[in-house]
Amino acid sequence: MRAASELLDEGGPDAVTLRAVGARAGVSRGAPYGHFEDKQHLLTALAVDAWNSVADEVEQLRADLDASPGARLERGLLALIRVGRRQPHLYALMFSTPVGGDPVAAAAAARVENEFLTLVAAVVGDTGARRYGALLMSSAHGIAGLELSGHLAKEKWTVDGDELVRMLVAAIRPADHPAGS
Amino acid sequence: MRAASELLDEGGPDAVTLRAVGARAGVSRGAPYGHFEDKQHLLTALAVDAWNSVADEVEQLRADLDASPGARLERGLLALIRVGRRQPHLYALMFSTPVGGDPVAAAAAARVENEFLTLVAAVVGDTGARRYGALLMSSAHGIAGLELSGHLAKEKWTVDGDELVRMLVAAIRPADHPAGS
DNA sequence: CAACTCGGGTGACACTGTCAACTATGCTCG
DNA sequence: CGAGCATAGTTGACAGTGTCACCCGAGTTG
Repeated sequence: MRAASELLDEGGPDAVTLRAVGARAGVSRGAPYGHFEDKQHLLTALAVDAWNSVADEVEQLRADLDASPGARLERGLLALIRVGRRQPHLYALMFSTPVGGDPVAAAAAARVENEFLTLVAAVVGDTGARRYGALLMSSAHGIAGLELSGHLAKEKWTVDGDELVRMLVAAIRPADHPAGS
Repeated sequence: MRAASELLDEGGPDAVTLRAVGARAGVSRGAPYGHFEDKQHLLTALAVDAWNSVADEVEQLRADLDASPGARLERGLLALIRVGRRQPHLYALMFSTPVGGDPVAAAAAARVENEFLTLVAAVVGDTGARRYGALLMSSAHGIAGLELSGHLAKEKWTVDGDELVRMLVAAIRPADHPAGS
């Protein structure tokens, strides 16, 4: 399975063929069917690992009380975006797998969401945490997506992903936001 | 090519097989090679159409001076998101085609970006338009993406995509006259 | 009528995911 | 020790896939 993950990062989704996975693991192409019901299930397993990895990272970051809540939130969002930068195909896989399908995948994704929620709550308080959490996750996901599809050229927008994250966190910070709508 | 677009909406990306495209058009599966160099090029043509369609919509919307600048911006963002809702696979195609590859695809995408820029400039002024434009497009794209991957459940976040867009536009609006309508 | 173009059909090639049948390997228990 | 068994892996087949070289027939032009 790690074999598949490596292939994803190196050659793109098309490189994740059962023959290639098998070759990387030193077995034949039918071998994965002993461990995974389906190719889709194999890919889902990769996505679950990725979700859990992000959750671990954010969880660890949440415990670091040296940084301000705003800085922790900023770094948490960047942790997600960094997956998109370093392993674009794996990132695409995380969100291409429909979360309704596999409950274990849904649980892994929910871990990340909850971690983010506590990070956001530390900045805006409990009442608005969910609203702003949704906003921040959406925006971070959009930043990652636009970056990896090449639509976020700095020459065009005068900003890059990191600065957008800073703008977001600054806009959320409780100085000026009203108790809305 | 319209055949391929229909297939995309009906049966997902896996339904866009050259045989199915040919059958829908009344020809055999090799026929598209007379018109498209590649299957990828065929899909890119679909994406270009979609980009232009969104650009047309936003352009027309920009000319409607009955609505306030904020409302126009809101509707523009929703126009993009609506593609994700109504034709999820087509939407995925728009952003899966790397924009660097085909210059005509890049031009179509740039049309949308520029339309959005003028919409944003009407709200925040020319100086910050690019910064906030990037932020809004990223967020809208993220909202669409999270919606179509099922990660934006209202029970979880207490908000849906439409309300997130409202929050975004409200946050961007200049704070000079907060109660203004 | 001849030549030339050109969209489309045909058949082959290498490849894919999938699965049933079979084999080898090692573990456990009498 | 040997019999039984579970498990991982191989093999070969099947239906489809994108792709391409090759061929055909209808239209147009001279």
